[in-house]
Amino acid sequence: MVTIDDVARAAGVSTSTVSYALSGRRPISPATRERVAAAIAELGYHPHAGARALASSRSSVLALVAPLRSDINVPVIMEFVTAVVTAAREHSYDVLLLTKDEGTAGLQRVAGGAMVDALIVMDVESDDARVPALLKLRQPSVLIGLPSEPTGLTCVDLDFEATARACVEHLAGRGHRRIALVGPAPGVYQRGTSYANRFLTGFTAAVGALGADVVAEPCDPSRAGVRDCLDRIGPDVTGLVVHNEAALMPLLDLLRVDGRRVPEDVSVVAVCPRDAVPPLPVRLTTAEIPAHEVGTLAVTMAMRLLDSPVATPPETRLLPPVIVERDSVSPI
Amino acid sequence: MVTIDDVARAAGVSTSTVSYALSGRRPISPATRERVAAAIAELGYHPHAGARALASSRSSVLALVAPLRSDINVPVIMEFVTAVVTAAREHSYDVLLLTKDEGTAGLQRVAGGAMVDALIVMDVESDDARVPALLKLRQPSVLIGLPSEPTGLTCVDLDFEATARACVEHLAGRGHRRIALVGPAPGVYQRGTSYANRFLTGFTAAVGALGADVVAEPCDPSRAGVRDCLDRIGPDVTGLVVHNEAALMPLLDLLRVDGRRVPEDVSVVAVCPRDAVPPLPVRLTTAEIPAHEVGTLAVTMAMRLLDSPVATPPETRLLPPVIVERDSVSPI
DNA sequence: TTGAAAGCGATACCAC
DNA sequence: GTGGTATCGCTTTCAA
Repeated sequence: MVTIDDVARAAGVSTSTVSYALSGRRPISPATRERVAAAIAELGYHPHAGARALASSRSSVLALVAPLRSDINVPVIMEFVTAVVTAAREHSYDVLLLTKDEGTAGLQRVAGGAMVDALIVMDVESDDARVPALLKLRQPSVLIGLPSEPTGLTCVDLDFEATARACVEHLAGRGHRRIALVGPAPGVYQRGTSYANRFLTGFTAAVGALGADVVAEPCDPSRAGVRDCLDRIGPDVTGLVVHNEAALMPLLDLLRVDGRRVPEDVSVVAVCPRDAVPPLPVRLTTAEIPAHEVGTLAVTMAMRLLDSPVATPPETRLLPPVIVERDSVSPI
Repeated sequence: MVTIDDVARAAGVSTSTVSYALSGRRPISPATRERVAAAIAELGYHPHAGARALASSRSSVLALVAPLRSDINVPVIMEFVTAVVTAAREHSYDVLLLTKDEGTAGLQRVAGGAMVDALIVMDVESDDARVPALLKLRQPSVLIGLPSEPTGLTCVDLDFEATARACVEHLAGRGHRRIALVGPAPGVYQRGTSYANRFLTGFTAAVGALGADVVAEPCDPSRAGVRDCLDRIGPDVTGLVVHNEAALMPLLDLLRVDGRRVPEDVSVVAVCPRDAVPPLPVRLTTAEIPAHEVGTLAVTMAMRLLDSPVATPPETRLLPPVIVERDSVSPI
């Protein structure tokens, strides 16, 4: 292996000079800088990450905890992951991928072993066992999601409550009064998944403000599950808010089978990321899930926590909803 | 930070004893082992990963290079990633996630810096620029896919050529003679993506063996793209092999619109992983993409390369096709 | 079965 | 603007 000493020798300088030439943490004369750069290129030198981490107590690695096997939206997860990895690389960080399955132990392992400088945690539940564990770590963390007790933690997410409200108001503004929510799979609620509950809260409040009955049903995304969900909702709604991407396809198909046209008989607003709108016959009006923005922002916030010489005050950022009007909503 | 010396002191033994108690690389008396374990638990000791990597020249990290933004099947990628991360953890390895975008430079960075002990590379192209780079690394690598020149590299994948043959034979065995391939998006072929070409090769050979005309069209998975693809294929095929999961939904819908029933008028075999079969009205007969097995196997092979004291001969494993019969194929 | 001590390859402090 | 070197926390050889 080529070491920093090899480079120093080849360039005719000391190891510290090579180190400083690399980090830029002290001035180096152009001539020296150039000789060092040449030696590095010639020898194909790559600093040893472990040695660097040991000496500097910084690993330049971010942990990303993702729900890798679950009933929640796969494309959305991929978009988060992509955004985080890409943004991290722009800050010269690498990403260590952990599964949610590892739970608290995984966080402690990678943080305790100083493998990572900061953690980004997706799919946070309202009352998440990992939250107290994160607060005890030496490394800062950023949550994608919003636990019920976020004190002391930095969080970022779409404002799902406002998003639900925006969906309802979009329909209400076009005359709809009988509006139902087709929610995520039952398991998502049972786990206390933060975003599902926040969406439901916003939906309930918005429909209540309209003085209408609140109809909200979880929905298993199988064809049978969607059939069942539609039956529970009943035949007389005119507006459907669908917070379940996987259910969209069977849902639209079953509406067709039932002879209910979209948007003539039923208007539909779907919650899903721009890039994952299913290629259905009707172009869906959606509330966007800005997964890319959220992921990028999570990295930015993590970098701020790492940069700040003193403790940065924890902050929660909820992105405002964006409704993209397409063809699945019509006035009543 | 709690160090190994703290643990040694607390347990009243030497640091080397703690190290060996941890690694099990030399016999330790039960009494000592216990005192060490107690001290570790009490102090909450986690070995410093960087220090360990520096001293042992092993990082216990695997690099996984995934195509994070692409036109290829997102659920399949997720299934690979999940399988790799899960299998890696079972061998006490962590996973560093790289994007394909980083190309050769990314490989050299993480390998040169000794961040990882081995690399697993997904989405290999037939003539992949990364292949020569991988051969030059000190760390072993496993490809998921099959480059045209795999000499010296360990590869694992579904046998796409045999899979295409199996699809065609499945249809031919039920009397179909006019069989067409709905392939991946044009870009996938243009990139020279290995699996797409191998599938096409197998398809062409199998249809040729039947003495029938070979009809194979790439397919953009938008609704318009699928429409276009169907038009190019023409109206008189009775069997469709669909190697494009995203296109399935619009495809089935357009067939319905055209009044062509599945499977009465057209039989369909789809290539897709078991867990990602779309919830369509017709339960699709599929050729499985065993993403989980392939991912797990990739890790196993990487471990074998790491374990073997001498160079293990490179090996290519192609998993045999499995057709799962459901309701989208009927005899003619 | 255990201990002492020499590295591993960087960083960053202290000098000049 | 540059050099020397103690130090980071662990593994592993050598010795007992």
